[in-house]
Amino acid sequence: MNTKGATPEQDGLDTGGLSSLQIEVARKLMPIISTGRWAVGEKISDAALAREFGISRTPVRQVLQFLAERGTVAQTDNRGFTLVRPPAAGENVDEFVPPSEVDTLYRQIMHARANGLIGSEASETEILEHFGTSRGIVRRTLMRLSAEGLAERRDGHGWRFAECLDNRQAVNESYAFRAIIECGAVMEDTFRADPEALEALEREQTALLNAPLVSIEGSAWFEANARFHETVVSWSNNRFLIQSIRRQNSLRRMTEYAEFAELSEAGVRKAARDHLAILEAINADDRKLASAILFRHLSRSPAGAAVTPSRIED
Amino acid sequence: MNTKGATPEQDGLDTGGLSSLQIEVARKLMPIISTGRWAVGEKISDAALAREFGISRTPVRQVLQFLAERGTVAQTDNRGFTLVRPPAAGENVDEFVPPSEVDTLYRQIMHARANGLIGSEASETEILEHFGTSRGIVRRTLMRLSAEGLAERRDGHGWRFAECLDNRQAVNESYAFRAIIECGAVMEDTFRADPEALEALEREQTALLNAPLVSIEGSAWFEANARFHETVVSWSNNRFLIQSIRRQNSLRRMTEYAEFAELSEAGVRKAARDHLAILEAINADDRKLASAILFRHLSRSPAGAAVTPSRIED
DNA sequence: AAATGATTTATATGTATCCATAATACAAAA
DNA sequence: TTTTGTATTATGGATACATATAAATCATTT
Repeated sequence: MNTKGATPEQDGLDTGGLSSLQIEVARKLMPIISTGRWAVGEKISDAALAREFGISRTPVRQVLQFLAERGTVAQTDNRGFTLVRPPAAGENVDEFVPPSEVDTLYRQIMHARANGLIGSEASETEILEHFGTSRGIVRRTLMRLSAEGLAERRDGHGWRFAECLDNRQAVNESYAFRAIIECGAVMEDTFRADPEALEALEREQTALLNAPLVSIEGSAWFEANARFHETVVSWSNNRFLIQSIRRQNSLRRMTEYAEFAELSEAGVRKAARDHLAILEAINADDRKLASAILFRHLSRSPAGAAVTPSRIED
Repeated sequence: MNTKGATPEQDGLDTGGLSSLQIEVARKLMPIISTGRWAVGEKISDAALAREFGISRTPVRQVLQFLAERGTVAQTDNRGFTLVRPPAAGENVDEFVPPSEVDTLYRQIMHARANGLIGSEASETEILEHFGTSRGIVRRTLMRLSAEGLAERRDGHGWRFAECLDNRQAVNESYAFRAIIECGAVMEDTFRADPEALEALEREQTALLNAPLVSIEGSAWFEANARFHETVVSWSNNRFLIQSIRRQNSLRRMTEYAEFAELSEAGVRKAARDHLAILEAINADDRKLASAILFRHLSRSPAGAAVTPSRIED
């Protein structure tokens, strides 16, 4: 029934009979519905979605049929799908459409790595036994990690995981690298800021600046941060710069899985202010200033999502 | 007989019964022998080599036994291996130890891509049939390409290949990226040139400057070029900068497989002169100058291995 | 004691088959 | 003509077993 995942019964997760691609589609689609792209009663075109996701209509239609069963959309004969009831704002996506087994193992491995529960090298069987999953899942998860540069096959047997950003040296190098990439990106001749995206970033950072600290979730903060840097670099229109920043973000996301990333009031506010100043400079097309602020922003110790000094001093 | 490769008979290549790891070891070991690490008659420790390569003694011993059959080394009872006859300088490694099937397919795919024989998207089966190889080989080759960022799985079915550096846009971005990375590397606080490596580079580049053009093989030129840039960046002591340049080099190696990379007399000489000037500046610790020359070196159109204009104008 | 050689263990690949499902083509309706 | 629904094709994931071989262990020699 399931091509890519094991059968739902194996681990107790009810995937609702959705394949992993379908799960992916569902989890991409739900937020789009929540955002209100379609009014209630409006038609949802499967073909358009398929085109948007770069896949065929088949999996899209299957997901829409799944949502039809749950009452979110309705399918009328020869008239396609229409929106019935957008998901409630607080509705938990994970419960509605559980993450795929690969997703789950991916998070588990990152978490274990970041907390030193598994070493820098491991065999497939080791992982398989440690997390109690199937060989195929392990294989595909490792392939994904490897595609993101977080793991690589060793000669002979086993896998080697990327170093975590878990020591001062690596963190310093990461910041130095990002400073070079991002300042370089801003100063590129081909740099063109997208006004809409810029405004969206400004809104997001302003919100972070003003929101009470307790209401800011660590992961939301991290993602906003990552989005800021990735978006700014994306304006350079240089695929290699963008790729580099993505890679850095995924490395940093791994560190994020370690519980010790604590938000500090001062750090968060300072970072948000920096970000807004950078955006302002970009908006005024003062790229030298933008680059200078960026450089200072990245030259100092991890802003906001600071790594606990005790863990980093080694 | 062969774990990782298909049987030798399938493609006519005589792998001599070596597994792919063994092939890899053999191809790494031969140059070391040629370099003269061991004198004739000297003992070659399998354990030491295994440690050096990060694998177990088993595959190393198998390669040494293979070399014993060919008369390069000798195995004496309870006394291990000794060097008998270093391979002749002109001896072709590819003939002695043929590249693994993954290597071969890797090159074939790159070549086909660079020449537009296969499109930017392809299914495994398509590749499998096109090159007449087995599914496993295709799989592992694609995984390798994907680890290097040259291909990625599409959602649904099939693979998407990274754009080759076969259009003006991508080439420009690559050069801009390298300029940022390399200039940034040279200006880093942690930059420390290794005198020995510097001298080796100087020797190599001087040789390229003076050798008659006809005697310079394209791939040798490319590798020397790649080595120069990678070594200089490695002095930054920043793992991420180094990783980026490695990635660029492997991407550029792909373009290299296109037949249209022609050496031009002026280009080769100019590049070698630039390289020497950069090394000189680094040696004098004038990093600003080094960075400036590097920037100019990378700002111009592809030096040396120039892409034919007719192919790039699109 | 250290290195070598042989043996055992365990890891992961090769191969083949099966089949879910993604892609595609086609028919029907709007 | 475009969109929707259905049928067909075929890709590639899952699985299992056999096997090669890398790693680990142990015995032997120097």
